[in-house]
Amino acid sequence: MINKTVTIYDIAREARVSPATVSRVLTSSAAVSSNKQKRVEEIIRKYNFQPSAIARSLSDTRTKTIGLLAADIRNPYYARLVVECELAANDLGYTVIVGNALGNHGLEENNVARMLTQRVDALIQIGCRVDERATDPEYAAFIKRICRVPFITTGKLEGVDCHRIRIDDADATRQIFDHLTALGHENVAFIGGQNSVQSTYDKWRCYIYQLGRNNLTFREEYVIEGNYSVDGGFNCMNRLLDMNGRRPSAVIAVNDYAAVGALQAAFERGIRTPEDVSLVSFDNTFLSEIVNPKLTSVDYDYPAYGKLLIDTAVKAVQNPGEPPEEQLIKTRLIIRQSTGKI
Amino acid sequence: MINKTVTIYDIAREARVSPATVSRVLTSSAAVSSNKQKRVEEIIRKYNFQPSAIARSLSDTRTKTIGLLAADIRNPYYARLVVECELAANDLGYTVIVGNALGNHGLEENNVARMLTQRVDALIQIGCRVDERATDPEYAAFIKRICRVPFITTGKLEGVDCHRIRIDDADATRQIFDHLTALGHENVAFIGGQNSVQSTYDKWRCYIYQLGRNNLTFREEYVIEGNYSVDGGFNCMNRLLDMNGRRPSAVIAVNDYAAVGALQAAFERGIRTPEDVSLVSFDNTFLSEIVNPKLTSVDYDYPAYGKLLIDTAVKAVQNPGEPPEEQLIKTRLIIRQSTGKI
DNA sequence: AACCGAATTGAAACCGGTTTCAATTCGAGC
DNA sequence: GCTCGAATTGAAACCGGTTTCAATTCGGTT
Repeated sequence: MINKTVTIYDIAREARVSPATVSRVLTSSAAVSSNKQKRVEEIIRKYNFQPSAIARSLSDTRTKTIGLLAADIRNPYYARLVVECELAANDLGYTVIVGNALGNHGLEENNVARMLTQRVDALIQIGCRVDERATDPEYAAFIKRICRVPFITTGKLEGVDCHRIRIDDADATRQIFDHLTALGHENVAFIGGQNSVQSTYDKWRCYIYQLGRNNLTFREEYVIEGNYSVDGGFNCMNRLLDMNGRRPSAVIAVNDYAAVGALQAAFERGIRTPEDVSLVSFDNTFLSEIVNPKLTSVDYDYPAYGKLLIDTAVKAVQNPGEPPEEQLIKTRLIIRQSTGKI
Repeated sequence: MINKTVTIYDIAREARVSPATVSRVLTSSAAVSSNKQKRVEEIIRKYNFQPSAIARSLSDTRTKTIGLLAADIRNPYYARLVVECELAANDLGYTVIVGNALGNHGLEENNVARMLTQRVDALIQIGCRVDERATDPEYAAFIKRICRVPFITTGKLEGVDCHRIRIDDADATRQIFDHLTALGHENVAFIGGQNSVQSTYDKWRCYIYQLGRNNLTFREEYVIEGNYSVDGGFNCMNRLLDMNGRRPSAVIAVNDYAAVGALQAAFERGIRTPEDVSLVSFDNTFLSEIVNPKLTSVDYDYPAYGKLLIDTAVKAVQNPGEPPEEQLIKTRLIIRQSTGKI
């Protein structure tokens, strides 16, 4: 704990070889005669020598490190995705450095700057400001100015040269409506969020499209703007349930958080789910399974999602020439207890 | 995105000063004449120059980085604690590198080795194998052998020279029993986990102690070994509810996950909470508030908890001589709907 | 104008690896 | 035993910062 760290030079001296040879043993980058190889390996074991990734990165200019900036890992959606990214990265010999934006613009920019300072090979941003639709030109300029590494995002981030990975909201919404109409629902409401958020906007747009495709009436008052939180969902649902005559028979919530709040609101008013009102959500986090009734929710195949994010980042690092792509994540509606016949 | 990264030498050349002077401007480590200062700052801004933390760390041998290995951030308890640690570290100018052990010994050891390779200044481990009571001597030896930086843990980790930060389970359990006995409960069960886990063992021990202190009978069959998961809590609760004649009137669950499962089990059998059985849990994650009924749960003041972990790590880095301490986290029982009069 | 101590400044060494390149050693073939 | 190409090896440069130390410049005194 207090002893000086062992370096490649210490190993070299004791093994009576040059530092270069020790390096070759460490990286298997070139052949070394078997007796020297053995001698070096033995000394390495003897001292539990761990080569400094710092020194290594300095000469490589590759750090084998990927920055991953999430909105907030306390949200199970991000927690799950982050873990999948970590596993996918480890498989490829990469390390992820995680940061949280926490809805704080200053913190978010600091995190980006910090990761670039740490010389990450690529930067992935999920949620956060990149997901804002009418991209703040200042932010886009900031990213463009500061970010000299491949940039992968789940958002749109107009005006920046980046790889985009998005969820197939159109198909998800189609599945939701197929399910709801099969159950006889005609009055479907939508608890959204700010339409400035790309994924929310997409869901909202698809919601309207599906209303049309199914010949259902679009009602302005059925679209409620929430804020992705449990409380937000609670308040939105209350507003929907206040419409005594014209109450929706089914509600789509933008994420599990909002759905959980909606569920509470219905329960507190003595309105049963799904008998009186059906509820569908996005994200399919474990929250869907712990509330009562369990939520029908859109699942994303998180392992594939995480892997795609990391694979895209690593590929971009390895082939710097390639133009950025946009890719879609498949979705699947998991039907549970919160949806039923009208 | 493709251009060569700007270095301190580029700045120096263009500002017609030496690299040393640029460094002094960057670190404010020494006075620089105001005209050169201005010139350098201007060039830095012009190129959005971001000094390499890698190069800096190499000469400092301080990385201003703390490794934080958690059991699994998908568990809201860890997610919340990790975020608090991140905030506390940022306040002190430190960065945390997060890793998940995921109950996988190999992954856990790799993470430790990786963090040391990255030359973290200190290593914090929450959950994971350090929390095992009968410390695996092999693991203790591994840590001792490999870890040359201050080590902070929430566990016991016998035989290793480390800082220990633990939750005041004794006081938490006292609060629980004060609450339950005031409500008239005499038959209190405990859904635990493996007693090889230190915190679980502590809770179990305190549970028995409090039974004695309150003159309640200890019943072997009231102590059920779970596995900290929702399913585990579900199964344990079912076993408790199978005891028709001697059913407990109150159940203490080792964490929110288990409590959520227990709640489901009771619900599915038509047993009401809290009218038929009261339920208390540990951790007070947001899960406590989204289930129905809302859970009475032990809260930990997470910001203080995270801050203490980080402060201890930073202090240990700055004063390497000091002997490791053991510190306690205060607890507070948050009373909600899941507990009631018998 | 000369002098002195203090404030600035830059050259060079260092942190701990990797990699290039030239020198050395090796082994096969004659 | 000698020659030649291939395989090993080590010296030295490099990655991009910080820091030490000696040299230079500066401002105030006499």
